[in-house]
Amino acid sequence: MAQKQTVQKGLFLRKQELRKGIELLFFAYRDFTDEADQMLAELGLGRAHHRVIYFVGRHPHLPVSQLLSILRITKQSLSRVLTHLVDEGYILQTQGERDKRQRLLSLTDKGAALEAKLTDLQCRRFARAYNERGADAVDGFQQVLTSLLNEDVRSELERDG
Amino acid sequence: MAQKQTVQKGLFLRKQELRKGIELLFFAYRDFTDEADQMLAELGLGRAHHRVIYFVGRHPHLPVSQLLSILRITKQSLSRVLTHLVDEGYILQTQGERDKRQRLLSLTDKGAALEAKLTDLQCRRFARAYNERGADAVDGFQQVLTSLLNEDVRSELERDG
DNA sequence: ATTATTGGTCAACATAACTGACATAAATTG
DNA sequence: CAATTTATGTCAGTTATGTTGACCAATAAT
Repeated sequence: MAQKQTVQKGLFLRKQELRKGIELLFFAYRDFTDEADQMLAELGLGRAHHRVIYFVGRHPHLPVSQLLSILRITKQSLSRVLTHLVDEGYILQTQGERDKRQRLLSLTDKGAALEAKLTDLQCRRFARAYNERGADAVDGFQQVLTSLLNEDVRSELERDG
Repeated sequence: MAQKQTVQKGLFLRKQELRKGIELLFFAYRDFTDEADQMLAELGLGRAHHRVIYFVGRHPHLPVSQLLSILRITKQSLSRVLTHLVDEGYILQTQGERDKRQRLLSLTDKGAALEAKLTDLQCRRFARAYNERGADAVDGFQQVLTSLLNEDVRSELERDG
């Protein structure tokens, strides 16, 4: 009986601990995205545009199909955002050399400037957090986030670096 | 010159490290929310409903105003979701005792059952990650997420537990 | 030559957010 | 007590971002 109580209390505490993780992730993500969202809003852009700009900046000459699989949205949904970004001169499309069907995406200078501004903003928040907590905490942070990923995503990420 | 190169390389590596954090957070959040989203979709509910159910479950007798400040959305936006949840019997509204203007929110049995099902799903993902990486990593994970929060949110959270 | 892949387009729809204006009841304050 | 503030709700219209489904064109692969 005493044993059972201990176990139940243990389970209760564990549940609280897990809920704490859920909530921290929710609030951290909300605050993390908020600053950039405001900056984007001033330019008439949204978070969807940001994601495109970010990943194209990260992977120059990214084919559309790969961007779609990163973002996990439909091409119709990407289309609206991408067309707008091309029209506004943030993104450049070039024909693939090996495969001429591909449209490879890159940032223009204007796009790169915006990407840098947005990423710097978000990096500053991370830098502050990393500095506050130190290398071991950062390591744990990255490890746990990696373990939260779907298995297939994790192996992809580990493969690419 | 050699010194400057080292510094620049250091800054470059640091930037890569920070970008890694940004991306891990993005992918982890995406995968984390995905399972629950699918379960909700089968019931004709969305992520917005989930957030309401989660926080009402976490804080029984929560007044609408507090829920609004947690979710950071407008009352018009909450209204649609909340009305639906009340109509479908997931959430109960009772009049506040001290302040009769307040409508205090609680889960019905049906709501509590759904909340448990969804939270269990997400807790299992966290439990897997926590077990894989161990207590020190979990500690670092929580520390860094806490430091990613806006200052005011952080002090609020530390006050409430 | 046929089939598969890559990408795009048109149309309709759903969800979840937003703004602005206004209403009601209860609490608080001068 | 009168005036104001607070907590909540509602009506109406808009925007951002996703979805399905159908279809087309160019190119690559078998």
